[in-house]
Parts: sequence; C-alpha cells; structure tokens
Amino acid sequence: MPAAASGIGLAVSTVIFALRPNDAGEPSVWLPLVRRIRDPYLDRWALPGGPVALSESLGASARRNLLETTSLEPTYLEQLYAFGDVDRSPDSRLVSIVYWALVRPEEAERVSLGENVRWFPADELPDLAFDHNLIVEYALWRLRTKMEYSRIAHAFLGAQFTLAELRSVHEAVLRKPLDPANFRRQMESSGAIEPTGDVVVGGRHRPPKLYRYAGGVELADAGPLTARVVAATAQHPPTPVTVTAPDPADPSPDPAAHAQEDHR
Amino acid sequence: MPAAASGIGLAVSTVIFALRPNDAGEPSVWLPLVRRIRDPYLDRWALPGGPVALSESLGASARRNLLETTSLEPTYLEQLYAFGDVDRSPDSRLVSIVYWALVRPEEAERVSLGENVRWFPADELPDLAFDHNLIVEYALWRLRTKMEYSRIAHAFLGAQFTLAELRSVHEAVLRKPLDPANFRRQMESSGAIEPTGDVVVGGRHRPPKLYRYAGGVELADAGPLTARVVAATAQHPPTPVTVTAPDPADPSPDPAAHAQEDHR
DNA sequence: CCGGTTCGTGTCGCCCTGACACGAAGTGCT
DNA sequence: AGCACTTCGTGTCAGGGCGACACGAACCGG
Repeated sequence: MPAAASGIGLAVSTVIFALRPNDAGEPSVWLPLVRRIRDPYLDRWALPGGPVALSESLGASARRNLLETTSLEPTYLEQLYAFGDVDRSPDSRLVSIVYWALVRPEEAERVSLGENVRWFPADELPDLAFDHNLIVEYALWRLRTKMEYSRIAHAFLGAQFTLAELRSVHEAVLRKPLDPANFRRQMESSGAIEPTGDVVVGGRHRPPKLYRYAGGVELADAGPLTARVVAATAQHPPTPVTVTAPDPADPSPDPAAHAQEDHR
Repeated sequence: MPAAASGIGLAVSTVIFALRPNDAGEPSVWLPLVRRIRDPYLDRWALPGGPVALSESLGASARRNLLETTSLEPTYLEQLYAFGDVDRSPDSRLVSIVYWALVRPEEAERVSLGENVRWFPADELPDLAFDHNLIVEYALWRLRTKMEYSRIAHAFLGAQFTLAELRSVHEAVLRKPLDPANFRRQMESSGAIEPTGDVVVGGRHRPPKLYRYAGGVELADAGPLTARVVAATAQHPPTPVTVTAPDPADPSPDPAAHAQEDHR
C-alpha cells in the first residue's frame, strides 16, 4: 500500500461535451479533440489530457489541464473511469484517470480553435490515439444514461431557461423527440425546477415561462466526495428579452409588475 | 500524455462484500479487512490492496492481490473509483484505484483468518487507515444502488437457487423486507432467471423450485470493456437435496423425469 | 386428521407513462 | 379587423408496473 513510484505513467484525460448545431442545423453532441505533438500516436487526434501534478488532486488536475489545452472551464466535471490495460500505450505503461465534462454553448465557442484543437461530432469520430475511441463511446453512454435519471441537463444551459430549451437538450442528447406535455409534467413533478416568474417576450409565439433549477446549483458530481463547484452566471443575450410577468389577473400591488404592457 | 513516472504512488485496493449472519442470526453485509504492517497507519485496519504490477492490468492486479492477502477469488469484480486527493496519505502522494467485489458465503469462509485478517460488519467499522471509511461507504452505496436495477445478487449465490434465497440476498443488502409475491413476479418478468425444472426436497414445507440465471453468467462488469469471467461451479451441500421435478401432470416421455417419487 | 409454514397464483387500487386533444397567447399577412 | 399559423400550457384517457393483500397448494409434525 505505500507509495512505490513504479515505472507506470499516470495521466488525466477528459471527454468534453457541448451542444452545437450539426449539418441539419439541429443541436447535437460535439467534443473537442487535440492533435498530438509527441510520439506515441504523433499527429493523431486525442482527448485533452496530461500528467498529474504532485500538488493537485485528480479533479483539479483535469480542470487545470482543460484550461491550458482548450481554455475551457466546464460547468460539470465527473470522474468516468480509470483505464489501465497493459498494452493501451505502445512502449510505455500508462494509466489514465478519465473525466467527462459538460460546457455551455457560449463557453464552447471560446475554445481557441487552431490547427491543433478542433470540434468533432460525437457520433462520427476519426481513429483516435490510444483507446480513446472506446473511452468516448463509454462517456457517451454515461452521458445518455445519466441524462435520464439525473439533472445534468442544466449544465448545458444558463441560469434561466425555458422548458423548450431544456427539452431541446434532452432531445439532442438522447437523439429522439420528446412529448412537450409529458416532459413538462415530469420536470415539474420532479421538483428539480421552479419558475422564476418571468417570461420571454419578443418571440414569435406565446411567451414561455422561465425556470431555474431548484435546490441550489449542485454541479460537478465528485463521486463519493462532497466537493461542489459554483455555476458561472450567463444570460441569453440573443434575440428575445426577459420580462417580469405582468400577471393581468391579479390586481394586487406588485411593486415590480409593469414593464411594457402596451398591448390589448 | 506520455508516460512520465512522477513521484506519485499507484495502488489498487478492493472492497470485498459477503453475506454472513449477524448477531441476530440474519444475513447481513460483511467485509474483510487487513491489519497494516507498515508505517503509514501502522496496526490500523485497512482495505486489502497493493501496488500495481507493471505487467498487469488494473483489474488483474486487484484480483491477484485479493488472492495473496485474503485467498479469495471473487465472483464479481468491478472498478469503483480512483481516489487521488493530495492529502489522503501522510508524507507521500498516493493514488488508489479501488475495486469492489462480491464473494459467495462458502468462499468467504475460506479466508485465512488470523491476527491480520478479520471480517467486520459493513455497518459498524472501526477507524480505518487512509480514507478507507469513506471508500467503504461509497462502495456500500454502490452495492445497494446497483442491487435494485442489476443482476448482481446472484454473485452471492451458487449456480442454482430458490427464489427465497435470492430474495434473502436482496433483503440483506437493502435492509428491508420484500413481498415474496411481488418479488417473484419482478424476477420472472425481467427474464433474468429461468427455472431449472428441479425442486428442493427435504425441507419442512412446500418444496420450492430451483432457478438459474439466464442469458449466460455475465459476471465481473468491466466497465466499458468487454471482459468476462466464468462463474465457478458450486452446489448447495447442506440440508436439502435437489431433485428433478416429477411433473405429475405431463405423461410425456421425459428421459430424465424420475428420481424419487414415492409420495402421494 | 389437523395446525402451521412456506410456496406460488390471483386480484385490486394507485401512480407513472405515453399518446393525443384542445384552449391560450402570441406574430404576421391580407 | 380578421384569419392562419405556431408554440405554450392544461386536460384526458388507456396501459403497465408496483405495492398490498387474499388464498389455494404442498409439505411436515403431532
């Protein structure tokens, strides 16, 4: 059990997922890969990763490495699996602790794209270095499985969101359409979300309510540990505008219930 | 990403679970611990483990170490988590890949019990070395969670078993009584088990049917990999006797349908 | 023959789910 | 102003799974 630093290399890699529009314009799962610049699998695409620093925990090491290689700060980070087959790296023995992470679309665009970093659709990857194809496949399975019983979907969204946006995340990950009515009831009855009281105006149709996640933003499942990570703030700058609900059926003196109700 | 053998120790430990009768005579979850004979946490109880050999995969390393320290060969072995906090070991930096394993009661009794190996009830453990208390807690959570949606219960049983035995396993792990009628239907409708055609005679009451697991014995979840481990054969030597069912309502020429039917 | 226990099947009500209908509330066009 | 169209949000209903419970079947011991 004591520390016997044998000749086994120890590294940390991360599978990063983000939602981006695919060829058909629909959101789907993408992940960034880096081109290898050293000799095992030189020039092949691989997961971002690097050796574990002596003064860092495994999770912190993954987080730092992500920032260095892709300049990404994920909203969700969880350990996936430890890969340690004898022949997974030619010549040397290498054990990789692999994490998987989720980032928001706005954050995803911050990736310093260059010759050596590129986004790929998660479903059609080239031949990767090491056993990274297998790893991505496993991480995808984990993402899709956990999406169905957990609340990780909001790691792809900002602080506030509509039910259509939340449903769109589920549909993109699970690759199948979901009934809006039933999806709404499931989310509401689960207690995972609560309405903010605001609606989105400026859309072309009936203004949807905005929701936030209830019970504190608990991101970054640290497995058996209790470490948490605060969620970064993010608004939805594009088209529509958030507005406090007018509540026309309640004449109570709401001190913040009028913004732009010049219709009717 | 290349192999850079830094000063970080790499070890493998395993949480081994078995069912044994507790003080009240009911089956409950126990696990074997070993007393440390080296200096970090000298004389404290700890999970069995050791360094990873250069020529072994992580799972093989865990399996070999189990055999050496406790002489146990588990029927189920799955990776649990990689623990790598900076301060989890005094003085040195240590990363542990932790596995969890299930063994059958008969196998459990083969443990070479001595001053340095002892069984403990999983619910009441002493202060263990390192962060092993936390690890066991997590492994217990994993066992109980996976018991409800998976087929791991049969790792505690032999090749054939009655539904009462299978239910007893679930009850011991989940620590709550289960309705025999509903439990039967769940198991039968899941397609996980199939009747062998035999019954157990010699009991005091109505002879129960014997079942086996269907779909090939798939033990040792290797995570993303596809490795499998064959299940060791084991009979139930104690009290009752297995008998091919008489099947009195079917006069078809079954070439193996008569053994001891001198009752009626 | 009878009481007691376990085995195995039957039944019933509740809740969750999927499928679908439909009013509500906006925009854009004529 | 009115109509078409879309999305939002609620209502309804049938089917299946699950928990709770009843009850006959089968065997033992006295």
